[in-house]
Amino acid sequence: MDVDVAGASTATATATADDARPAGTGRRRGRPSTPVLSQEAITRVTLRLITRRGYEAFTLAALAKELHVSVSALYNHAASKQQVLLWAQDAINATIDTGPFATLPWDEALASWARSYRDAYADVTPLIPVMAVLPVSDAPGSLAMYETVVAALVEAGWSGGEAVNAVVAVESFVFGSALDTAAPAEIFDVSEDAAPVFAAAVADRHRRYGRGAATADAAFDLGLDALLAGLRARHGSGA
Amino acid sequence: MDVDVAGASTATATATADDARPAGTGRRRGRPSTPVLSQEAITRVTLRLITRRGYEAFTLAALAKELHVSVSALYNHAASKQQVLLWAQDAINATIDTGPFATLPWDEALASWARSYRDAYADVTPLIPVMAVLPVSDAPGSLAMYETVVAALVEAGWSGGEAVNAVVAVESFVFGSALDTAAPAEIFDVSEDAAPVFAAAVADRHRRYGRGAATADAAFDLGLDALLAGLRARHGSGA
DNA sequence: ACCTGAACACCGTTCAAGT
DNA sequence: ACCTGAACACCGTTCAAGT
Repeated sequence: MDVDVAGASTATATATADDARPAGTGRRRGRPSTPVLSQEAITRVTLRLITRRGYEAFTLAALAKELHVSVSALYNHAASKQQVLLWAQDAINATIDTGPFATLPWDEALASWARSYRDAYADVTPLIPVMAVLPVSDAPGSLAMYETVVAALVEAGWSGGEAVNAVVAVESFVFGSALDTAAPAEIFDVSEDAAPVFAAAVADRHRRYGRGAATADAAFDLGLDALLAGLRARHGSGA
Repeated sequence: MDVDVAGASTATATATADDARPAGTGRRRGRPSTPVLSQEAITRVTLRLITRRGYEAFTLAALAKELHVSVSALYNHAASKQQVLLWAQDAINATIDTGPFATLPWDEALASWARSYRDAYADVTPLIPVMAVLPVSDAPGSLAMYETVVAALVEAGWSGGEAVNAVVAVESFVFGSALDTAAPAEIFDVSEDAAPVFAAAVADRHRRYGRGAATADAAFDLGLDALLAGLRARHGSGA
């Protein structure tokens, strides 16, 4: 599936080009000759809305408006708002790159996968608690991803059980790090009086690593390197 | 502050013992001679409700009912539902144990802190996305925690900037792992046809580590050990 | 089968009125 | 100052009616 969250590759001059009902087509009563909605159209617009305006602003009313359709029309395709979010999850998971597992040593592939994973979720952080708890059997795209990743670890000599644990551990770090990218830049702006050592450390951090997204990246890099160094110490380098 | 999420230490025969308005006291009109509500009472009941019934069931109507008060009475104390949740966060953070930083080497203390942190949040996973993004300056309890942790790392020779990055990295892993504890036990129940290697690995995982919470613990242990091994490799053992 | 618009129960928030 | 109850705008979901 082509996810195209930002609509970049299909971007046109008019916003309505991506919408379900062609611009200028007035609403009619009764069943249309050709369906206006589809899972694909709903999912595409869902990702666009969440990415651009955030999760709080994502209501079925907003979704229906963007699709030029009534709210109740959505229920002919999706059973609930939750289902719409699950479709969004599967589409996002489909964008995570597992290609490196075919060519790189397991540790480098795992690091590459973790970065791709975090990037995919950083735009849709409010979905993380929904997705972290979702049974993967309901999400075909996710299932294929796990198969690829675990197979590479098992091939490299990991036991199945420990391979799954390693994947869960990396995933936990990825989810938490994606949440961190959503934190405001001033999250650690504290007065020197209240916490002098911490305030000085935060100032030093900004000197070394910059501000905003750059600091979140630095923490992610440090954590990922440490995590993989620890996993390598257990199972040897993948090279 | 005594948080007492489950109400265990003050548990009595009647549920109303913890509530704001004494049992049997009927509602009167106008201002009461002594205030019925307080930030403390609201926070205590909030934590109890979220822990017992989950975040979805936590509405101001449910909170007010448990406090034997009208919904609008809450607005004399809290500016919004969001503020009630922030109070809950600070109370939770106050239960995280930073004591080990005073006596143990930095790596062991960090591991102990991470475990305490994860346990504190595992019961209130739906708050994690709220809290991961919350400026710490608004939460005095959290601020004291960061001061203690960062001071211990700096004392051990870390630069301030890298100490903060390490804390953020561990925190990210903790948040993600706390989310994982909320996942249903069958989250990885997949058919052998769809993903044979993965299905076998999941079965092996259950043989080795058990089911449900035990598997989440095993993944957390593996990840935390690896993360700390990696951090130690950078900065030497704390012993 | 697939759309519309009205209806429903519920949500967070505001506010005048009471003491 | 701190409570109550009515009112408001909004939310997700259901359903009869239309083609």
